[in-house]
Amino acid sequence: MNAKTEQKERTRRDILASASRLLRERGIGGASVAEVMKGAGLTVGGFYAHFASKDDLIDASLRQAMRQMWGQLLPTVGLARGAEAVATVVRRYLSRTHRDHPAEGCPLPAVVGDVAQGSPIVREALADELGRNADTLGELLHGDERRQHALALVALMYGGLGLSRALAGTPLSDEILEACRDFARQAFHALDGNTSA
Amino acid sequence: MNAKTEQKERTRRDILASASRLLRERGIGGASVAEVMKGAGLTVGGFYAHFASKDDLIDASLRQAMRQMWGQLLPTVGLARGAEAVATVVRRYLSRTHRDHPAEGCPLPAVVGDVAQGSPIVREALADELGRNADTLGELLHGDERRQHALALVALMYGGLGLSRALAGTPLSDEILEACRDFARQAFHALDGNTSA
DNA sequence: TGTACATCAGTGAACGCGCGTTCACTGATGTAC
DNA sequence: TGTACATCAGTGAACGCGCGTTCACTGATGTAC
Repeated sequence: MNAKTEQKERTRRDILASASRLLRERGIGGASVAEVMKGAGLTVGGFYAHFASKDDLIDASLRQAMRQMWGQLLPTVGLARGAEAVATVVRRYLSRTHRDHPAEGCPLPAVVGDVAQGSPIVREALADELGRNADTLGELLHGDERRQHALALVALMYGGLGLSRALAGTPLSDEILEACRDFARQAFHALDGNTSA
Repeated sequence: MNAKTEQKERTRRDILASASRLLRERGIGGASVAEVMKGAGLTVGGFYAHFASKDDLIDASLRQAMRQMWGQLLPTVGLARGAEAVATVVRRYLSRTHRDHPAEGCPLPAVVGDVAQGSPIVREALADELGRNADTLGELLHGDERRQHALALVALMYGGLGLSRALAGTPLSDEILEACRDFARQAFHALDGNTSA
């Protein structure tokens, strides 16, 4: 049973990787089961040997994409804390590169709108991952309200990236990215002065 | 031709009103032509006597919903400016009431994700309305960077409301609303001190 | 004012399409003796 | 080691469904004389 099981696990990983890309590129609706399987070099029918339903796939691939993204992003601040850490995070998250390459980036812009309508399973997946990331991000900040500030920063970054993607091709797209970056820097700079050493 | 034309205009308004509600409640994908017509007390087939395509309908109803929402919201600040104006706007936009009643609120959370994938016509409609609103909101702020700060504030508000809707039912939903409200107040309070009289 | 014809908003069935899911099948891998 | 059988990942066609759009139709309103 060994080679067979290993092969199956490898295939599951391929399907998840394909779903993770498509999910971020086209959202929950746009990542159809047939397209996801095609991206993994397989055909539709085999899907249900690996996942119970599309919801199950979205649950798993959203969790994976969130961990991948934030797990890569947050360590880039190094030893910096407070406004300095925010400046680093924001420079990467609210970049033209991130806007133009959704498939390797944050799943939030592609997914949040659909989740508001969608299944409780996916909603809970999002809540789990978002809560975890807010805590980790909060640890990089100063003051008593670190977690609240982290949540607001996530909202600002997600909002800015989402809008700049929706407006891609118009002058507003770049303008919003820059405005959000500057605002985050200025705000956290000012907040650092008030709340910590 | 008089009574006939008037009746047609009235019907068009009914369709737009129905679309405007459904668009904000369920997004572009969720506002199907059949459902929109049903909401106006009509049947599917009659739709194309009023609009050239679904894109045409979304274009018109998104513009209407944006103007309605922001045209109502911004005047509520009265004569207040700067941080005080921001506090008022934010109290209304990032409220539980607004989160729980999407049909009468801001179309951004329901629409932005779809627009990133969707047609250029709708993209341009969004850019137009968003640009206009950023200017109007900017007039309520202080300092040289009013327009940039207005854009960032829109991103923060849209992002916060969108996330809190996607997380509705979980504790994070209320937490995010409050965190974004407080952050906006604190940030603009600090910014006012730096940039204006 | 009355009658015959034209217009066109709105109906309801049908179209082709892509979706998530099901299912009979196949063939390579694993087990039993 | 060799042979017969069991398992099950993956195939590809089919399902029912909702979508945007089309179309033949109907009946009330508007125009011409």
